Amino acid sequence: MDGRRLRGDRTRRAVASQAAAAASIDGLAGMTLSQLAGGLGVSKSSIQAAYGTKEDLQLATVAAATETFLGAVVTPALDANEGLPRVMALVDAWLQYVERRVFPGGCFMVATLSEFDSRPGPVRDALAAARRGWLKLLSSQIAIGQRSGDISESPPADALAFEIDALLSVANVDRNLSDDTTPLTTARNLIALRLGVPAIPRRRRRTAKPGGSR
Amino acid sequence: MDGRRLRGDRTRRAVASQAAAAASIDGLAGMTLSQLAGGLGVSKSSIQAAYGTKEDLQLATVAAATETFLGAVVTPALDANEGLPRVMALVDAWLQYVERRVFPGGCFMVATLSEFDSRPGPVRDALAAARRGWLKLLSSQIAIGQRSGDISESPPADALAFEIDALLSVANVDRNLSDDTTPLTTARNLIALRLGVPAIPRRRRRTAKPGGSR
DNA sequence: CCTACCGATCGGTAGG
DNA sequence: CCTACCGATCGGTAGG
Repeated sequence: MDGRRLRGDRTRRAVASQAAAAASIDGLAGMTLSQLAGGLGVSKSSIQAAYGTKEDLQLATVAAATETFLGAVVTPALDANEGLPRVMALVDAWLQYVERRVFPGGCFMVATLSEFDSRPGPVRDALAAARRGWLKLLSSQIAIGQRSGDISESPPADALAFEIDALLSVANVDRNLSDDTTPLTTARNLIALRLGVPAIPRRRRRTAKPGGSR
Repeated sequence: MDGRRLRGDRTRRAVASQAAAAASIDGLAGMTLSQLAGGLGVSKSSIQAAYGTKEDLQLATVAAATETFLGAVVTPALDANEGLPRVMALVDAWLQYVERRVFPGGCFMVATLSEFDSRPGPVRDALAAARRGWLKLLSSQIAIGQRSGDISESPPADALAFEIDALLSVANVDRNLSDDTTPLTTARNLIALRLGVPAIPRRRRRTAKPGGSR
C-alpha cells in the first residue's frame, strides 16, 4: 500500500546495520553521520531524516547490534541441552562470532560498553541492559549445570558467569590488538578448565562432507 | 638558568596529566584540545605549541598514564615478597587504583585499549606495549610462585596472568557502569580462588589508629 | 531522501 | 635562534 514506509524501514535497517559495524571500530561516539552516509552511498541528511538525533541513532544501533548478537550467539546455542552443554555452546558461538568478525571491530558490546561505561545516559543504560541479559543467560545455564552436578558449586553461578564473560571480553581485545586468534583459544581453554570440561581443541570447520551435518 | 624550559616542562606535564584523566572518560580520540585547555585554564594553542599534533599528544598521554599506573599499582607492590605475595599485592593495588579513581574514568588502560584495539597506528602500538609489560610482570611473578609451590602449575603462568587481567578489566567496566564497587570484590574473590588464596574480605581502611601503621 | 545551508567546533597553523 | 604562549584564523566537518 505505502511503498514509502516500506522503503523507509529498509533504509533504517541498513543504516543501523552499517552503524553497528562502524561503532565496533570507532565507537558509538566516534562514528559520524558523514561516514555512515558515505558507506551507504546516501546523503547525510537521509540518515538524519531516519533518526532525528545522533543519540537516537546510537540507541537504534544498540538495538540492531543486540539483535545481531542474539542471532549469532544465543539462538544457535539453544540447540544444545540446557546446563553445561549450552554454556559451552554459548562460549563457542561467542568465540566464532568474534573470529568470523560478524562486526568488523570484534564484539560490538565489548567495544561500546567500555566506551560508554563512564558516560551516563540512555545509551549507557541500553548497553548495560544488554549486558545484564547476557550475564543472566550465562548464569542461569550455569546454575542448571550446577544443580545437575555437571558444574562445581564453587564459585557461585553469578561469579562464574562474570569470569567467563571476562575471559571472552579480554580475548576479544587481544585478538583485535594482534589480529591473531590465539587469545580466543586461550580463553576457550581457560573457560573449559573452569567448567571442568576437558580442553579438547576446538573443532575445525569443514571436517564434515559438504552439507553433511546440517 | 633558563626558566622558560622549566616552565615548558611543567606545562607539558600538566597537559599530559589532564589528558590522561579526560581520556579515561572520553577516550584518547574523544578528548579534545579545547576541553583540555578549558580544564587547565590555558589557551588551546599553548597545548598545540607543546605537542604538535593530536597524535603526539595522545602518545604523550599514554606515556604519562603509564607512569601513573606504575606509580599507583606496580611500585607499591614491590614491597611484597616475590611470587604469590607480590601477585596479590599487584591485584589489590590495582583494585584500589580503580576504587580510588586515580583516573576519573577508572583504569586508563582498559578504556583506551578497547578504544584503539581496532585502530592500527603508533597509539595502539604504545598501548599494546604497556599491556604486554603488565601481563609479563604478572606472569613472571606467577611463575615464581609456581616454582616455589605456592601457586598451582595449572593453568600455565601466561594463561593465569591473562585470566587475572581479564577479571580486573571487566570489574573496572562493571564498576563504572553501576558506580558500585561490588564487582571489584567479585573479581578479588575469584582471583584469590584461582590462586588458591583464602578469600578473606579486603581489609577496610582506617581500622588502625591515625598515623598508626605507617 | 535530496540540496542547501546554519552556528559551533574540530585539529592545526599563521604572524606577533 | 630558542621557548612558550597569545588571539585569530585556516580548511573541514560536526550535528541539526
